[in-house]
Amino acid sequence: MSSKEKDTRTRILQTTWDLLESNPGHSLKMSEIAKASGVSRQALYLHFDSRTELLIATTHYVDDVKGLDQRLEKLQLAKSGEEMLRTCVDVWGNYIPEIYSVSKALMMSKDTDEAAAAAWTDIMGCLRDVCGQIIETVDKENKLSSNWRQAAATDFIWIMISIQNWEQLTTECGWSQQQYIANVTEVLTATLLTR
Amino acid sequence: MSSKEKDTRTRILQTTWDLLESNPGHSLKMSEIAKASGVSRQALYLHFDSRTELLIATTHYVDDVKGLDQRLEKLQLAKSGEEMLRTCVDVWGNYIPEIYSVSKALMMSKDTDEAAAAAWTDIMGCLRDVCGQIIETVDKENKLSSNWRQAAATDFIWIMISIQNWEQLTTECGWSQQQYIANVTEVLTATLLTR
DNA sequence: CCTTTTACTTGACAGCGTGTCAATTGACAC
DNA sequence: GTGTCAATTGACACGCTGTCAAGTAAAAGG
Repeated sequence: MSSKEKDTRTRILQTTWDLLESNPGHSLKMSEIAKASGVSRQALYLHFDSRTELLIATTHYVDDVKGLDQRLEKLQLAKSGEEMLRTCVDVWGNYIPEIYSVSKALMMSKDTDEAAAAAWTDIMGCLRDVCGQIIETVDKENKLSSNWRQAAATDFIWIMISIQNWEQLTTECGWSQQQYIANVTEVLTATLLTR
Repeated sequence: MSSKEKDTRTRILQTTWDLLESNPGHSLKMSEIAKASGVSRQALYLHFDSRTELLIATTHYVDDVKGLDQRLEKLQLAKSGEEMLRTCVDVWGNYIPEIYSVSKALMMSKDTDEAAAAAWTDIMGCLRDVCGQIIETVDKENKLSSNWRQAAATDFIWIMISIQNWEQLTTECGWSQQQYIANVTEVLTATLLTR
């Protein structure tokens, strides 16, 4: 069976995750991952084509374990566009710190690695779709501020809840998680919704 | 005299700038800069300690040539906090595309290079001071929305006009420069100012 | 005019990280 | 017992940064 193979692969993914978590923003080397996984450096290439592939796989592994899709289902229960928006900021905004270290690794690679860039665009595209859905709902209720078109409003939410902005606001500006959620929610509702 | 020295140094800076401009986001190698400058790769190290130092020097060179300080003086002429805010978005927002390629190079280095990170923090710190000054003026006029404290409002302007957000909005969301300026101004005034 | 200094060149090399290759081992399956 | 498969070991190429030593050519200065 390939259960042994699966085991090793999963162990590598989990180890990679652990290492990223324990040292976020550090550019993790293949040799470190190998050592911590109890496997030779070369063996990593038996499971993953490249460092980038491993990072992408780790990202998906984390999303799987954390159950992002499941969390986002909450949005469908919302009874209004505004509630959807608030829920989105809450769910996603509180999800970010849980995945930050792994996402950061991918972010750091995307500037120099095309595959990483593609994966990143793909993941962020999903989030953008969620934003679009919210704005559509808001617009259907005629609650979208007259200053905004759907597309631009979607972009604006997307930007506001981007991981980069979360990073800057929490680490460089020192915002607490509560402040972050509260302020971002405030900005988005005050700007996009009619009152 | 060291006029020859200055010449070469400046030529390298100008060449680096040109190369970054002609291929933004590309991780420029020392060998490419040397070749384009008509100088040996090793000679670069006679003028700059490291690749990062060269990038930092190029950034300052560009700021000097473009005269950012001069442009920001316009803010002092503003007759109200709101006007200051609008002028700031206009001046800085239209400055970004002119320096983007060089800034991008530094941004790309700051994740792995401590010196680059420090330089970046320093530069962005100056911008943050400008934001703080604006908010202070707004607050003095009692025009700061009751939802916001000075510090958080400063952070919010700072984030909104960050180069990363400009990059994402214009390249990934396809906003034109006009749209960018208009929307960012709208967001900031609608959110932070009392009406 | 000769000497010294200065800017720069050439070529070689170390270090580090990624990715590749060939030969080998050890276990489990049939 | 033979074949298959995961993994190991050791070696190596490549690309990029940064360093070192020796040499050159031209300007500066007595």
